[in-house]
Amino acid sequence: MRKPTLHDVARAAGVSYSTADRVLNARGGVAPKSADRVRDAIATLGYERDLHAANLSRGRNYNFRFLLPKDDHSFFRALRAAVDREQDLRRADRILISVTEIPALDADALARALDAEGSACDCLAVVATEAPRITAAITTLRARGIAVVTLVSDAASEARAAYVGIDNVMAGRTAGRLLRLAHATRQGCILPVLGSVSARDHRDRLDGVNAVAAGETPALRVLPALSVDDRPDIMRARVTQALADHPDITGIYSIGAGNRGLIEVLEARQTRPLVVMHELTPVSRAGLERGLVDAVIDQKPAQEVALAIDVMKAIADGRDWHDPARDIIPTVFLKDNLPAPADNPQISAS
Amino acid sequence: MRKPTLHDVARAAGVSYSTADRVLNARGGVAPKSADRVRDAIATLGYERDLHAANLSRGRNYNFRFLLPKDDHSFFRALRAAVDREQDLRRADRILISVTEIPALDADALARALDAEGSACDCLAVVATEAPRITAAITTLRARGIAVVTLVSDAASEARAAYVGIDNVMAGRTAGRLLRLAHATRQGCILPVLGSVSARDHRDRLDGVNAVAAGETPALRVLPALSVDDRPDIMRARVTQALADHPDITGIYSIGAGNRGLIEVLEARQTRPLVVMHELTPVSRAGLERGLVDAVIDQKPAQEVALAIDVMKAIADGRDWHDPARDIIPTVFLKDNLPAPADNPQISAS
DNA sequence: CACAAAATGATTGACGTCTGTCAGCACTTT
DNA sequence: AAAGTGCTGACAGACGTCAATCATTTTGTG
Repeated sequence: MRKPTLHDVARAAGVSYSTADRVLNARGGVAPKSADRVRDAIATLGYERDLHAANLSRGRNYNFRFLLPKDDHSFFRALRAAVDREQDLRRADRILISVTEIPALDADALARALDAEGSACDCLAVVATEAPRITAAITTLRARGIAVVTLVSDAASEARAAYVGIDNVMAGRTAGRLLRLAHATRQGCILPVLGSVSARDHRDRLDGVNAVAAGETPALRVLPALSVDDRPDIMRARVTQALADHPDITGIYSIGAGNRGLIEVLEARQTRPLVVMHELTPVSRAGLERGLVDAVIDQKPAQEVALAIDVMKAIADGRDWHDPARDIIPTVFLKDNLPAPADNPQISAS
Repeated sequence: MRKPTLHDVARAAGVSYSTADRVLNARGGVAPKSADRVRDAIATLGYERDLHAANLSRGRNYNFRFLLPKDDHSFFRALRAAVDREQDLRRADRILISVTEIPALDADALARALDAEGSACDCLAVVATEAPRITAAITTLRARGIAVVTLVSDAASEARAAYVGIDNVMAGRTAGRLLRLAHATRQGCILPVLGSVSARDHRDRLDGVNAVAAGETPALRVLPALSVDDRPDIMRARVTQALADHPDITGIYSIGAGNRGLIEVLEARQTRPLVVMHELTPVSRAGLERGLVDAVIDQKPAQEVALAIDVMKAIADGRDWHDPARDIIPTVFLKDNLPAPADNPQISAS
């Protein structure tokens, strides 16, 4: 009835505990036929090593490091907060999480940080980009036995062990679908607003919205994308200008940050186009609540961080893990399905 | 640097390990001033007992039981599958999960099952209803030291320890918001379809959709709800009839099950109203993919089960846990943000 | 058959905690 | 002074595994 122990395995295999241990931990010096008998016994008994006991014995800790962009955007603040929270929650599981901040949008700095990784950590989580330097640095780390998980933004997929983040084409398509839904019986004209032209994520989202909005019939007209550098002031100026130039705009898809500027434009108007933006932040949340924004597409950074840690632990334990992609889906927030505000504390046990 | 052990605490407090242990585990027989010194030492050192070592030593297992409705609906099958999956995943953490199937929609049977609970399990998860018998049974269990977590459907909130499930009014409001979004510039007429009139969940969803669709201006007209007993055949007949009676129907909100019948009606028509339904099942998924359904509101049963187990473990450990409500939000699935199909296997470690 | 090499068994002391027993001490109470 | 009470410390044996040592047996080779 009880879970079998390695002693049980040894007994079943007709060898000593030492031998079973040598096989289990691949210490070598075991005759092939003994090794087979041990492996058979493991299989027939359904033995699984007790990881907690093993870690206790080894005095093992899991050292995971997050390399996060040092940036003042709400999204990265939320990401950082999520990591900090997990830091506390996972300590009891011997998981020690450290955070290194990297200048945002600086592939060189990130590559340098990756190269500088000592052997102090078992697994890295990185907000990556597809720059070749970064791919190279990740490959080097893999060769040294340190797995790298990409978070939010992917690197070349050959190098990293897993990607925990949304599919940005999917996110863009979702925005397009919402805009299309809202144009059920009418023509429309969509203004996409990029944060930065160079970011892969933003281009993917733009491709996605184009595929759905313009690629299906009846077509919505999609204007050339504005680019606002993720800055509210530029957002305000450019969007104001665009709305003046194109009075027929019926929808705005804000792909990046700087939405505070967009909200300011919207609240100054009597009528407004449909508005879809990204990331549930205090600003976008208020926009939804006040009826200035129709939908927010969010990637649930807290859940991403939690899942990333789960994957990192599985990697460190040499276990299989299941593809994170299925659980990380662009989430649609409307005015009516907003989660409770984040500030509420713990509920104590009864 | 190392995490302090109880030995460290004892040394810091100037008492023996035994005394520190007596304080930590409240065994009594310790002078108040010694106890205080131990507690001080725990606080200043930031000692946290190593739960894994403790459980190893005690030979402790967590016995959790799920009381699930025995029903052939896709949703409950998905719920059951999620529990089965967690059963494997959590075994390594000494969490043993058992499932008892209860005849669906039978409050008496559920109450009897609750009353019959021995002391073999540490915590129960139940798909409950608000029937007084059930509340009473849960209260009795609580008195016996067995906490009950409600799943998917709540009981009276005084009795249970936590509820892991969506807010169904929120779900209905979300459906209403989607329908409203799709009626941006036009009048409309919404047909709500109930699974059963008596289910609290369904009434809540109806209230929600009414509040948003009819309660805001400009109003959508909401027809009296059909009721189809969660059965595809009845769904098909009643919806066909309703569409004939009301040619001006522009939206259908299917609140319960039986959506296979609805899909059949839809695919027989050239033009169709907007359609919002609940729960991502093979049927609703196919409906989205084929463009017959506009949106599916899902409660992510797998995530609910995982979260329920997390809460049960926290309860069993006497830890605090954070309110599950924030993480369990009605999720909007459109054609473009569907997760990968469920059948894919594990991805192996590299 | 001798002998080295290889394989195996036996044992030990961790890891951090739990649980139990036993003895000793300083006090009171008789 | 004897007996009792309350508190404390010391110790030991688990739990399942790791990691190391040392002794012993079994092999294979010439």
